[in-house]
Amino acid sequence: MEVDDEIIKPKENEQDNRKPIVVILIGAPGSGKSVFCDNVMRVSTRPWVRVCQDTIGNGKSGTKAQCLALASTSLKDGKSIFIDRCNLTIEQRADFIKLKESYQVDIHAVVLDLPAKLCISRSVKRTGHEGNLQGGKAAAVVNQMLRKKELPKLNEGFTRITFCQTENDVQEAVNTYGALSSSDILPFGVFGEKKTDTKVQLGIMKFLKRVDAPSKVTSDKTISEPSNHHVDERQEQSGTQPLDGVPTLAFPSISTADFQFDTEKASDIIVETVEEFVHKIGNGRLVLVDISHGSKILSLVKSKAVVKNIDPTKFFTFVGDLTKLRSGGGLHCNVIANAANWRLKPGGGGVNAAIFDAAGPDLETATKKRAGSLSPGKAVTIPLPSTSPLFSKQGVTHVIHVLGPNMNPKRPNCLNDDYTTGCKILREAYSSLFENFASIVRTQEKSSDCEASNCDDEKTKKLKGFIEVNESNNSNKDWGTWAQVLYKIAMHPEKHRNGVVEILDDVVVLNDVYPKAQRHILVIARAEGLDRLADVSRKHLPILRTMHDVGVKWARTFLKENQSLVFRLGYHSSPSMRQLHLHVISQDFDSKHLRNKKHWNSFNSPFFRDSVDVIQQVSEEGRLTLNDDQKFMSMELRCNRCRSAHPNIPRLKSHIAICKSPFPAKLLQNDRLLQNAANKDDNV
DNA sequence: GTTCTAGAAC
DNA sequence: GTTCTAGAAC
Repeated sequence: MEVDDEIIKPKENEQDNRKPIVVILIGAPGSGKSVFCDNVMRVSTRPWVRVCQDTIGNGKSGTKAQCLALASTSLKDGKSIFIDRCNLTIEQRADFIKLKESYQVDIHAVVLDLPAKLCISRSVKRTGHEGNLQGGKAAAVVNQMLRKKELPKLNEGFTRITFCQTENDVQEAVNTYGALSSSDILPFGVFGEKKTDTKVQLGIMKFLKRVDAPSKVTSDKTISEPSNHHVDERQEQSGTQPLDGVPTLAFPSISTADFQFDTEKASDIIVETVEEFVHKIGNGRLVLVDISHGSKILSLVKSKAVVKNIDPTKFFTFVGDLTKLRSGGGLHCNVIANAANWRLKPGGGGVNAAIFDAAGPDLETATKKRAGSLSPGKAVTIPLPSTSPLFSKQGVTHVIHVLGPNMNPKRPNCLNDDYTTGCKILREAYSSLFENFASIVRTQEKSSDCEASNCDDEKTKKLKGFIEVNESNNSNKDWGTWAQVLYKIAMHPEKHRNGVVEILDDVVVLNDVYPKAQRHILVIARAEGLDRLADVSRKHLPILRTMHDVGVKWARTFLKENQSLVFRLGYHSSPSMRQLHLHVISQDFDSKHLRNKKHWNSFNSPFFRDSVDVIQQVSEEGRLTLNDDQKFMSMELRCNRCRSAHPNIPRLKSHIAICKSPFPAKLLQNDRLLQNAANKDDNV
């Protein structure tokens, strides 16, 4: 990490532009966070403020809220800040990352991921530490904290992440930040050991399960070299499922080769369309593939994806041959896209020729059966017969032909530089491609749900999931009968009087059959096709507001009956029951029906989306970000008031029955909680 | 021995 | 979503 190469110096006329940054330090006690800050601040010409939770209360330890307040005032003054607290979990970091929106600043992470032993020995030896973590107890605390460690990812909102595993790494990071003047900025991305260009590769490495920690990322080459084939061996043994069982679409850049589409414009369209679809492909992933190392389109897309914070495990770029991804690159993609010609015929060179070649006559026959031609902007899915070498050797089960716009005057239907039409068609092409892929993913999910009961043979099971494509994506088939109850009530509330407390034109209000708290009702939308948050777009704002208002009205009614209740309104990010429903739930969680971790975490983790935040995000961004929600279900059990952790549900329940701590600051903001005024004072 | 979780079945 | 239950954790 050569410092001089790294820093981006501003242009002459920007010299005065101060660009404050927020650097969130991440590390256990004893990892050297405070020393890091001191060392940077000692040499830096940039104004820094160290926000240290251990000392913020007049030299004594303080609260996260105090840290946030100091962070805000410092940023307002144009000062850069270090957030000097452990910040080991996503949740602990989240509020500081939000400073990004409020102050338009870059958020960096510096991870002091030093050996636990070292942290412990430093903590144990420490006598005058500001956090007062001394003696033998330190070992237990450090171990406990490290167990909960969640390494940061760009999609949390970081613009730059630096991992340090050794003291040398730490010194390099000190040098980098120490040399940063007020107006310098550092490149975005993830920076691991020695090399700087690991941001996308990290995604790949994780995908391939090659690394747990970034320490092993030492090459800045994309994984296509023969030296990186370890994964393949494991793959060969495990049959035709993609690694992790994760459906993956590999696709070439459409129209930028033979059709001569402008790469700059094309890269924008790719990244924008990916951004839109990455939430609609379930657990699937998208990989842009190009055969050449110096590919311009790949590097453009790579950097734009980083800027847009697209989850690098859901989308990344890959250098390799589309027809040899598994055998030649160790990357198993069960679906590949073909940049087809309008006749859907082999030949013509490029990707099209290569794919038809590699797939053998089976693909041509299967294609013919399905379609005779293709219009620009359209895509068609061809299930690949298992006799095709692409299937047997590469594990490809579907080829999606897609046709993009043509800007090459020597090819049919040239658009003569009409980029208005061209961009529109290219966008359609990618949308159609990703939609086809999403449909395959849905089908696979469905068949893996139902296959177990009627099929014993392991291999046949796997093939079944991949081969049988059901083009229809009728959503109600995705839900079991038990999951349709709310939908039925919403459509015919008069037939289900049990539990229904109010029927309006747009919503039905229902007492939850298995309430998880003293008061727990559901406000169900009556709109058809609005199954869950994933279906919500800007056009649903009126119904979201109606649901919220009705929820608030009921909460107020309950508050009149019982002054001590506190209500929270929100949605489950991926609910078990069909039909969008708003939970209005009192925060006592005093209920015999609250029995397991999932119950608790579905109301007390980021899985629970506050109604106010849902409305805000949809009105600002037109849709919601929903990814990787299930991980919250297995989170440790923490008190919703004091955030203390508990080993199991019974212990948690006995704690929450007596905990009188105020609610966390975040919940007290923005009307996320509804309570009587008298209560409010106690809870602040 | 009892308590608790987690996965399958519905 | 719940119920049931094997077996892990205590």
